[in-house]
Amino acid sequence: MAEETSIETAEKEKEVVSKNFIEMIIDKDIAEGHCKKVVTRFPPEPNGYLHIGHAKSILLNYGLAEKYGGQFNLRFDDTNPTKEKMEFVDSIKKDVEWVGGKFEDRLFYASDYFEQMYEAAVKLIKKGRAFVCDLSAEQMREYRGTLTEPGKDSPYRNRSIEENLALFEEMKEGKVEDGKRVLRAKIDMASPNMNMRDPVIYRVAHLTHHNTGDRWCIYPMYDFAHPIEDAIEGVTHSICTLEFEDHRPLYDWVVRELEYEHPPKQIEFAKMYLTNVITGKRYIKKLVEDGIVDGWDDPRLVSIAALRRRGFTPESIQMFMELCGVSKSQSSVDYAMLEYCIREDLKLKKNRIMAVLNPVKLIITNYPEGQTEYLEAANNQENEELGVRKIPFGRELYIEREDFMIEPPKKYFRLYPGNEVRLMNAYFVKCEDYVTDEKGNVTEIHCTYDPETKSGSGFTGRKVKGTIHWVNADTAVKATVRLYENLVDEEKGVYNEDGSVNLNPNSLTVLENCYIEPSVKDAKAYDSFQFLRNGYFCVDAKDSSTEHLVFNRIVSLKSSYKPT
RNA sequence: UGGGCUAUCGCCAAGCGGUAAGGCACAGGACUUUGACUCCUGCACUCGCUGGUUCGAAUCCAGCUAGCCCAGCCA
Repeated sequence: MAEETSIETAEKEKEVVSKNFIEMIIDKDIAEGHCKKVVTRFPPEPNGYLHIGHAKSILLNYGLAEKYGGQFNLRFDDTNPTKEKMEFVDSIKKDVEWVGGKFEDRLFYASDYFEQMYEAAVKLIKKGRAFVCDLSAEQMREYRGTLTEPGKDSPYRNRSIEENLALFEEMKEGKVEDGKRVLRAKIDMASPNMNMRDPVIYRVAHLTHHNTGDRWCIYPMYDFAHPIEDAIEGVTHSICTLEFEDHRPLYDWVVRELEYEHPPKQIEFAKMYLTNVITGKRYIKKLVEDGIVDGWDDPRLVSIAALRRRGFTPESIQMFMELCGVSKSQSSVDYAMLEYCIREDLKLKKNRIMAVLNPVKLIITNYPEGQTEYLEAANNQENEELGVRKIPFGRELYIEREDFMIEPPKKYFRLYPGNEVRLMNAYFVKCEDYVTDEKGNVTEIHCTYDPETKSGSGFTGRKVKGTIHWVNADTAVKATVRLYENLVDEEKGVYNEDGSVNLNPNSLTVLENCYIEPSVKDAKAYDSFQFLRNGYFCVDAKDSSTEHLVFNRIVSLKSSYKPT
């Protein structure tokens, strides 16, 4: 007894999930007294739809706040009105919430801090750490130098503080044309880090902002704005992706020069890539425009809206991110791992119902004509809590075409002439005959059933090797089912040499003639089921109606049966 | 060839000087009212390479190699 307990304890200890590198940093910061309460944030620019890569950032930031009893903010990084739209603000809010980033009432806009950013800029000018520069964009590029050669100082670098203040004021007052002048931080034109070569921190843009309207005509640049946003919100750990590593010295510079009492800290992690999927905005835009996909939420895409429409659950995405882990090495996760997560999540949660996707008629010749009986079926054999339902059974049924063969290969144990199988939740049925059309296609299968073999009756007289699903012909619900394959041709890789996408011509198969058991009649958008051997399916939120259901296949089941 | 970062199984990923966790994928087998699920079993004498330090190195040091990022008034 005591031994068992110690073994169990040992196993439990072994199962403790190790901390990722960000948690190690946070632990250290807490231990050293640098932070009392962990505050994180997800800071999207409202310039497009969120995809699964963003989900990682959302769940990472949210998870950290959750784990440390801190707080998680959603903040729109809307400092560039040329690219941003209100439409995206709404979709992003919805997606962040759906995927599990609980920001509650902490929804912020960087644009709400414009006044403070302006004051911060004035402070830098007063400290002699920023100057107004009249160089054109092209000139500035020349002065910046290259990756291997240092840049040279702008001729405007040594303007007096008074002149800079006056000039910056003119920019703010709208007296400066777009592109004519900018405010720059005075750092080091010879720095090997390009970001430190007197970066632009404010530019002029006479544009209407979706949040601040026409109140401002100067807008802060990301590198200047972001640390301020973080500091204002009390963000302790500002988590971003690897490409911002070179920006960290500038982030720290801003925070230091502005003398914040509790400086936020930037930490970078590797973006998540999935194998064989398209995430590039311009590629997706083209696919939408060309009508190859039916919008940004086409179920074959990996935008959050698409995953939702396909039938993925927030829980499955959370599990996926948990499984992927967090690191600094650039990686591309196998799509099979995402599929595993959704199967795993749906397995015990969803009803297993009978649906015939590619029907062929089966007639039970010794079953009374016109009779219908109701058989009991478990909704999910592995989860009793899901209860039972009644399924109508009759003389004429539909079964899956692939579940019958005239000449079966070896090890095929479904239906063929002379063979007996179990109809799931019903009776044993033996194939006596079949009818074909002039082309040799099977049109009808004739069977006899054995009343003694009724499901649940405890019959043990003989066994059958195969069990197949079926749907009663009279009461079946007709539906359309969409089967998805990868949008891109995996063999050839995602992109062609000319930059176009390598599409898989078979990425979508539409089956118009499917028969599904009547228990789906009340199904609503996003309801999902397991169609037994066929996989998991979700009621499409766009194309389904009360008259006609359309199902999207979320994921298929793995099969160890390989026909030879 | 300036700077920054990364390198552990087909794919993720632990490991932080004491003799290579785990998951996905894959392959066998058992079980089965669906060939699913579940359950077993197998799957890195080796950690990008080469040297060095050490009783002992994936872990420390040096050199090399490969990949990613940076020259927007984008984020």
